[in-house]
Amino acid sequence: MSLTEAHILDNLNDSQKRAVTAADGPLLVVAGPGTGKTLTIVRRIAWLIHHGARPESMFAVTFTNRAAREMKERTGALLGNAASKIFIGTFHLLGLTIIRDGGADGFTILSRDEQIELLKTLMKCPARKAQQAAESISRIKNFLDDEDDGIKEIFEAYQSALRQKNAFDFDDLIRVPVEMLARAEVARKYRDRFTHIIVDEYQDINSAQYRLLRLLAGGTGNLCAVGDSDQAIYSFRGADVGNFLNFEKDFPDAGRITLSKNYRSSSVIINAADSLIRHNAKRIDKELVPVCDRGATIAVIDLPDERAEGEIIIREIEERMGGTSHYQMMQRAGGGEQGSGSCRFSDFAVIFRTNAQAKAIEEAFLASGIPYQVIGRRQSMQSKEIEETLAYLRSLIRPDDIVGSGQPDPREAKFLSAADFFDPRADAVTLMTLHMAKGLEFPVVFITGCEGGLVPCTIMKDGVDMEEERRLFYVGMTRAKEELYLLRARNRFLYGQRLTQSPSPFLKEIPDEFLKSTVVPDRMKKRKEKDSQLGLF
DNA sequence: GTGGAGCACTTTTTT
DNA sequence: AGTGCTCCAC
Repeated sequence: MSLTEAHILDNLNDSQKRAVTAADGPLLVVAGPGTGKTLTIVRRIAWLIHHGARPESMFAVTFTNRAAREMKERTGALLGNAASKIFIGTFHLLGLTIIRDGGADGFTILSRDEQIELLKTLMKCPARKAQQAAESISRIKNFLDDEDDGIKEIFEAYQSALRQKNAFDFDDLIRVPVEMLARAEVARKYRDRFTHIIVDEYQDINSAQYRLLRLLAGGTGNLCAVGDSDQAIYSFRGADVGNFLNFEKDFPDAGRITLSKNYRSSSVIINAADSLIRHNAKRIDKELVPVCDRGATIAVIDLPDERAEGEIIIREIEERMGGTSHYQMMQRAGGGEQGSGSCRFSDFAVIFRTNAQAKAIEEAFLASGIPYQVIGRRQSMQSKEIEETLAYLRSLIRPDDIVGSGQPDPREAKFLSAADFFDPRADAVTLMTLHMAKGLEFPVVFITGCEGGLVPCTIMKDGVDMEEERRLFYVGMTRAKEELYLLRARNRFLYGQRLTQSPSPFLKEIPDEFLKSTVVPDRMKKRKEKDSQLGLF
C-alpha cells in the first residue's frame, strides 16, 4: 500500500489527528457541526488498515443511504480497492447482511406501504387504523414499547402473515439480528469477524440499534461512536440521546475526543448558535471554535405574514443574483451555468419547521420564476412527479449501483427514499424542513417561521421537548456558511386558522451583538389607502 | 366500480 | 383551508 502515515494525517488538525490515531478500545468522538466528522472517520479507517486491521474485519454504519454513499465514496477515493472490502452501509443493510448470512433465503422485504396494506387486510379496517397499528408494531419491534393487550392479537396475526409470505419488514432487519446474536455462538462468530466498529450519528440510535451494537462490540469493545448530542433530533421516532450521553458509563474505559474547530460557518453564526445551544442541559459540553472570519450579522426580520416572508426571500436572492432580468437573459442566451457573480441558486436554502409552511414559500418562488426544489415529504405540486420518478428509478436501478459491489441484491432498491434523489448539483434553491437539512450546508440560509408555536413547535401538542426543539433550531442555524436570515411573521395562516404569532423564544437566547433586527410594517390595504386619499378632499 | 358528499385530520421521518 | 379518505348510492 502506497499510503503513508503522513498522507493519512495530512491536513488534519490536532483533535482530528488524535481521533484518527486513537488506540483500540471504545472511543467517543464528539463532532460538532462542520468539524470534519466524515473526513475524520474516513482517515481513521485508513489508519486502522495501515496499522494491520483487515478491511473485512471492520464496518461503519450510518442511518441514511446518503451518508453511507458519501462515506463509501470518500473511503474509496483514499483506499482504492481495499475500500470495497469494508462494510460501509446503513444499519438496515448491516442487519440484512447478517440475516442472509445466517442462512435465510428467498425472503422479501415489505415496504411501509405494503406493511399497511397487509394490516388493512388483516384487521379489515381503514388505512388510518392500520397505520396506527403499524406504528405500534414498529415501536414494539424496536424495543421501545412492550407488547400490551391492545395490540397483542394484531401483532401475532401480522407476524404469522409475514412468516407465511416469507417476508420481513424494515424493523425486522434490526430486530432479527438482535435475536440471532442472543445465541452465544452466533455472537462469538460476529465478534470474531468484526473487530472494529464505527458508528456515525450515534446520538440518533434507538433501542434496537443500541442492542445490536452492544452485541457486536461485546468482544474487543473497539467501538468508535461519532456524533453530537446537540444534533439529536429524532427522538419522536425512538432515537435516544441517552445512549450518546451514557457512552462513557456503558464503556468505562472509553476515550473521548472532541472536534471543536468549525470550518463551515462565519464566527457570528457559530457564536450565535453556540450561545443558543448552551441553554440545553442534556448535552455533552463542548467548545465550538470558528475558524472562519466574523462574517455578516444575522438578519432577524419581523414580517406581516407568511406571504411577505416568501417575498423577502425572493428579493434577497434576486439582489444577490443581480436581479431576475439578468437571470432570465442568461437563460435565454443559453448560458445556463451561473450568473456573472459567484452566486448560484443552489447557494440558497429555505428551511422551515413544518411542511405546511412550504406552500406560501413555493408560491413566491413560482411567481418569481426562480428555480427551486422541495426535498423530503409528499409535497404539494411535485409529489406525484417525485413518486412516479421514484417508482421508475427503483425499477431501473441495479442495487449493486447503490451499495457498491460488496452486497448486490435487488431488494436493496426498497431502501431508497425521495431524499436520495435530491440533487445537490441542480442549480435551484432548496426548500426543506429543519429535519431534512441536517448534514447539509449552504452559503445563505433562510429559516422561516421563527415564531412561538412553530419554533418550538407547540401548535399541535403541548409537553413538547424544548431541548429537542432547540437542537432543531441549532441544526438549522449551523447549516449556514456565510449568511443567516431568521424570519418571523406576526400573522400566519396555518391549518385553517389565522394566528397572531409572537417571536420565537429562542431568538432571545441569542446575544444581540450577533443580530440585526428589522421590522417590515403591515402592508397598507389598497382600499384604506384610497379612502384616506379621498378623505383629504 | 365510481362519483360525490361528508368527515376527520393536520410536526418532524429513515430504512 | 385543503386534502385525503370512507362510505354510501347508483
